Amino acid sequence: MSAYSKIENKWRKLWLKAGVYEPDLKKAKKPFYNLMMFPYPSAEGLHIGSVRTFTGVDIYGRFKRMQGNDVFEPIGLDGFGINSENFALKIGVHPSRQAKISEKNFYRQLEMIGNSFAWREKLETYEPEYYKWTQWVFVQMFKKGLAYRKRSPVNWCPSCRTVLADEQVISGECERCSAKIEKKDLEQWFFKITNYAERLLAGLDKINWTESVKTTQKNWIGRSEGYSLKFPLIGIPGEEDRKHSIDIFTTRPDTLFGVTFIVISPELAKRWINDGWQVSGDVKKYIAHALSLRGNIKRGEEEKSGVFPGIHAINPANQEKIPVWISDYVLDAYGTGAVMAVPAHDSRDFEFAKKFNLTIREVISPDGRDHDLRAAYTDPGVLINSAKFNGTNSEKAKIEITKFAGGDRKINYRLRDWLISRQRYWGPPIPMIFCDFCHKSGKGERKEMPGWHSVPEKNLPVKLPFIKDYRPQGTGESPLAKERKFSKARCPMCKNWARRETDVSDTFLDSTWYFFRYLDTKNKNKPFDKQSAKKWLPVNMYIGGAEHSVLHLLYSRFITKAFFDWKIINFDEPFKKFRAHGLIIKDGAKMSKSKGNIVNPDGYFKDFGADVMRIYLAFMAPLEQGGDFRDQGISGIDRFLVRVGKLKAKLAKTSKEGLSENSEKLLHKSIKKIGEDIENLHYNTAISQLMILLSELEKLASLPWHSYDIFLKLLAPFAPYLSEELWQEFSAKGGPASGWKKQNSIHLEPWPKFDPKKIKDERFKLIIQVNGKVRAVLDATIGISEKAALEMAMEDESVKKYISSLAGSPKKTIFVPDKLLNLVI
RNA sequence: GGGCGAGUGGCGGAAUGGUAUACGCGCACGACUUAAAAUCGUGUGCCGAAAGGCUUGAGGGUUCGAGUCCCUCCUCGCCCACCA
Repeated sequence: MSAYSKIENKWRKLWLKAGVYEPDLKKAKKPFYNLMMFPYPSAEGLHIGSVRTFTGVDIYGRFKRMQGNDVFEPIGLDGFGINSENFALKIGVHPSRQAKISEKNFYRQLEMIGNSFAWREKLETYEPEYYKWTQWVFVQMFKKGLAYRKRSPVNWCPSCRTVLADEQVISGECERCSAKIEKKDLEQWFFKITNYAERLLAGLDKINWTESVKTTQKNWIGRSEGYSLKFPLIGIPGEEDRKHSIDIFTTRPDTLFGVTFIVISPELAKRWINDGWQVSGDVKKYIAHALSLRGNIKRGEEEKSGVFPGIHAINPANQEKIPVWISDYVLDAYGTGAVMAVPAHDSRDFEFAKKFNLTIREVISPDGRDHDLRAAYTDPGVLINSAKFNGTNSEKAKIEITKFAGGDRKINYRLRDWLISRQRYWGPPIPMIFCDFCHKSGKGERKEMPGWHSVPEKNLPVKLPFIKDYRPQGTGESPLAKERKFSKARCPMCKNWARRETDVSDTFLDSTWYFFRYLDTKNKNKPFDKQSAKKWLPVNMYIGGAEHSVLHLLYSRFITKAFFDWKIINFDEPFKKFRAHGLIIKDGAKMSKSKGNIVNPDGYFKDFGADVMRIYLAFMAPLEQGGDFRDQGISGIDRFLVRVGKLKAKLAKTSKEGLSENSEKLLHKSIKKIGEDIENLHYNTAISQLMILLSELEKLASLPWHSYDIFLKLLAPFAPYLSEELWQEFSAKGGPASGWKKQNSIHLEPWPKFDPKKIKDERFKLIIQVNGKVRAVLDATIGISEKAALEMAMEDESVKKYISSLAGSPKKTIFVPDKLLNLVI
């Protein structure tokens, strides 16, 4: 037990009872939404890294509150999802039960760390009153044509036995369990995030976010300006009537005369076959083999493979007949699933051509001459072997050749639609019903999807039933599919018996909109109140992990833009300011249960108290910087707070005493620096300044009241408990704790202001350099002239010595007012 | 392979182009103590007895002056990766 546990318990209760941290969501005058990414309640509880982030966010929020803002700092749990379910499976406790256990532990820890949370507005994504509205979001997406079903090759995790979004596949592996991802052909629900590609990109310019996160999003959206070209096809048996040509996307139409073959993806080939294209057994074998390997490739290591099915295309530039190959190095999901191959100027095509002995024709040359190419030449140059374009600059040739070949400009995105379905148990059931009768008669809520109906709003939520065997099936269906009672439903349109969708939605749908719900957690009629959203959103400050750059942060921006389009909000970016916190590692590795290096904060908080730990974690490094966790310096912070506690013994007898000019100057400089440092999330230097100020105040024989008052307020965001305790003792407003009111809290006091006049120096240290090296530091008056400074310098013994040793007189002097004088000899 | 970021004492780290190493840890010595802990004080980049010299991953450049700006390279971290 730390010496502070008694006062911590006392204030925690008093704050909660008085609602010190509960802004009036309807009437607040200066709303400030201070948000941190809500945690998913893992079984291990919070680890020291998340505690550092949470207390770091809170220091900022407390500072903003003292600056007179109505700060809203909500908290909740992102408890639905595969991760929580996997843990439940492992220990054999039902996820709904485990959720309650984790919830208790998390809230205990979150109370312990001393954050100014608005507890009344807490939420959990697995509670029906929350996921009712997650389902509502899905229904709206369907109604507005942004949710659709499609059969396509999707990422399948064989270990989690579910499909995953592209964003959840890391280098061909499952983000959660690192199993190799397979491709499965399944019909699934998708959200049309690609409709928003351009706006998601453009919106980045108007928000204040960590630059690296913006770059990551930009790269993920992957806008590429290029050209689309048509290659006439010849020789597809049975397909002459329909497949006259093939479209390709390229950024290098300048190399068109160097196209010596075409390559299509195995997926595209398969679609052609499904449409009636006749191919040999070998070709079919290759396609099947390539598709089974998809997602299971070791990047960059494997040799190129492919097969020639015997068909040809015509190069539109020179009318040459070129072969069409099938190879797995062509991605189906990017561009058109087909590429024009220019082996001379693309390293992948080069490799392929070498392997299968295909023609390599150089058409771009750095010097206008022909070369014996050992590798692809990918830089710009001058065109050769390109008929009338010979001698043209390759950049200039792009648009000219495109015109010549009858192509067009085309913009392509890497971003793909968001796969929402999960064949798992622990999530919100997708609120859709499929009716065979409507399907047969071509009826449905949306013309293009006959048979599909959304669950009427009055019937939401579609409650997740309690089922004993919630294990994932591996059949491409959720375990809910086995529950007849659940899957049977009446068609909302024709009232006949119909089938309920049994997949659940991706966890990331739960977290796309939680910051809206915080504003109105008790609302039974709407997902959130429009007026509150207008008042509080967009979020003023959002802090979280950079690992969500292309997941949560991108999805939330997408949903917000959709809400904007549906006119339920009046802004289209959810987070005005976002800062990514640094990652705290342990012994050089990310903290994880499998590595056994998770640092549990409980013991530290118990031994040292919340204030000491908050300051220790904030003092380690700037919030945006990570690092290896060590507990080396905690004793230093402990000492610091003990010294703070002793300060009151020095308090002056009356309030009349003041500080000396120098101490007053340091006090005001500290107010300025600490405020600026907190604003920049540089808590480490703010704390360092508090330490410097404390040392100064300790030296005084008698401590003036106003300086003590200011010191406690500057300390308050960092050490909320101790500062409150000391301030109540000190403040005349205080009175006994039993009659304590919200208004008495130091945390609602105004942040101290500095007087710019008081921080002005009259004297400064004039640095004298000789040839750029410091040779003297002289005490001088602010505003000293260059001439006077030079005179002072020339009288200085050590300066004289250096000048005479260099046997010269200053040729030139550089004078930086109130800073330095450099004598150049 | 591509993108982003970072390399400063024994350690965490500090420095609007202007005294590099603030603040804290650790360490050493001293005071207090019978003793220890705690506390307080002093010192603490490296070489050197000193004078002085050297020092921000390596090398070059710009500048009167570079940890900071530019170029090349090395190392580490994170993200992405056959994206045409």
